[in-house]
Amino acid sequence: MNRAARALLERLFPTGLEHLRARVEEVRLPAGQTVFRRGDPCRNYLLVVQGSVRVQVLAANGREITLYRVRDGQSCVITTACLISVEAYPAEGVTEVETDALVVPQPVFEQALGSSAEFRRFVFANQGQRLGDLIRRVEDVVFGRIDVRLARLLMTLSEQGVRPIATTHQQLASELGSAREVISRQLKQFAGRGWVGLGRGVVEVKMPTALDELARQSD
Amino acid sequence: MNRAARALLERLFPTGLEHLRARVEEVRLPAGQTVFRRGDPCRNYLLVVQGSVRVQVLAANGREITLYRVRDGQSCVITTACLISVEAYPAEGVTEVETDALVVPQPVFEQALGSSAEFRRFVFANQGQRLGDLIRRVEDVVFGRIDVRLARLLMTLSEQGVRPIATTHQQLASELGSAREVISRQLKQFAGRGWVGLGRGVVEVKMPTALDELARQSD
DNA sequence: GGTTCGTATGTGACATTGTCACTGCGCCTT
DNA sequence: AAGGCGCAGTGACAATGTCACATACGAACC
Repeated sequence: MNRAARALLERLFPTGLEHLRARVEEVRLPAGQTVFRRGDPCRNYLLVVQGSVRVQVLAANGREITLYRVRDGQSCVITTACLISVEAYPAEGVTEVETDALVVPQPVFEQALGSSAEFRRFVFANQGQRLGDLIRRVEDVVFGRIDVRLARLLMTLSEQGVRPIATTHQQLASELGSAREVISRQLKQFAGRGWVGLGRGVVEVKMPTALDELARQSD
Repeated sequence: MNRAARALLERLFPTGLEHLRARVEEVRLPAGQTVFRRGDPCRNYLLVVQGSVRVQVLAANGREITLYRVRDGQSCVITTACLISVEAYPAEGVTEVETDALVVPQPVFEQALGSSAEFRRFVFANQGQRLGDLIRRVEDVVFGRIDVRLARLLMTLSEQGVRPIATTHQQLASELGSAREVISRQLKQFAGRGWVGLGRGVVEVKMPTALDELARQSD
């Protein structure tokens, strides 16, 4: 078990709850692995130590939308909530990169909830954040313009990752819950204004200021 | 304090936690009262004893969408989550009818969480349900056709309420996150097929079978 | 160097939904 | 009876999504 995992364990199962630590398993998941499927029942509480799980909803016709991501040190709330309310997963989770996670069995989860204030705080903090994420996502999708949303996405990607951005139009569309053709056209428009450069599987942000200005139009 | 409120209190603060009950306040809110606003910080945990709180998001241009409702015996999850993760409310809540609620101060909430398994189960069950609701709402909004969504809404309203349904086109639009004109046209189409009858502030479902068939088209 | 194949992207025509700017109607108040 | 106000109807147009293709690129393999 690596250092990050140990640190997380020690934080969530502090002195007095050491005996629970032993019942937590560590797993290493390869990239692209489905962690849970829509309709599955939940049996374990999942904690991402290091990596990223994309939580998404798929439509029958192939369209999809990313709801949020679970990253280093976060827990997958869906799991949390379903564990107790006995609902099945309403979405699916897929690892985006190789991911280390802690698997907490349901009884251990319940016990920890009852005995560790720190654990409770952690679980709830995650819940709150997700709920906020989801509500913002609804807002965005219902009221937001696609050009603004795309600009925002490009800014986020270019800030946090390698430049130029390595992504296909389809991936951008899936992220936003839109269609590839729509994204292609928007990108072409951006490119026409010199805001981005386009290549096969690549988008390069050339004028971040312009994109950012568009991205800020939230009204 | 009425019977329903007492019963709820006794369930959530069982033997051993009687002392916490005294610190829970009961309030009666008139219909149309704003319970919390977007951006407000959360200070209390809110439990609806009897009534209904609509949780919604408003857009700058006047459009709005209902996220979910908190009804008898349910708690307002947003409150829950924000209480601990210290986020502000990402949406707003408005009573739809006169509503009795229990107000649990933050410290009492935390204490109860630590000491009552029943209370935890209640809180989490609510969380899970809401999260599921929200995810389904995203799915619906992103992938669903407006005629299907409207048909579904009409069926729900006609099943649970008085017939004919007393509502304006604007209210239906707000429920679905759409625009009044769109709803008006759809309703006219439904009326043209004899599925519904229209009046000022009134929609009457005439052929539930036909509507239901449309409503079932989830793809 | 070419060929081939899978994937990514481009494009036009059309359908659906949202926006805007009005009109007209019904009901209540004065 | 005359306004006034909220509700509903409508046409033109804009934005987004859908469908059916056409093309283009790059890797792998002769």
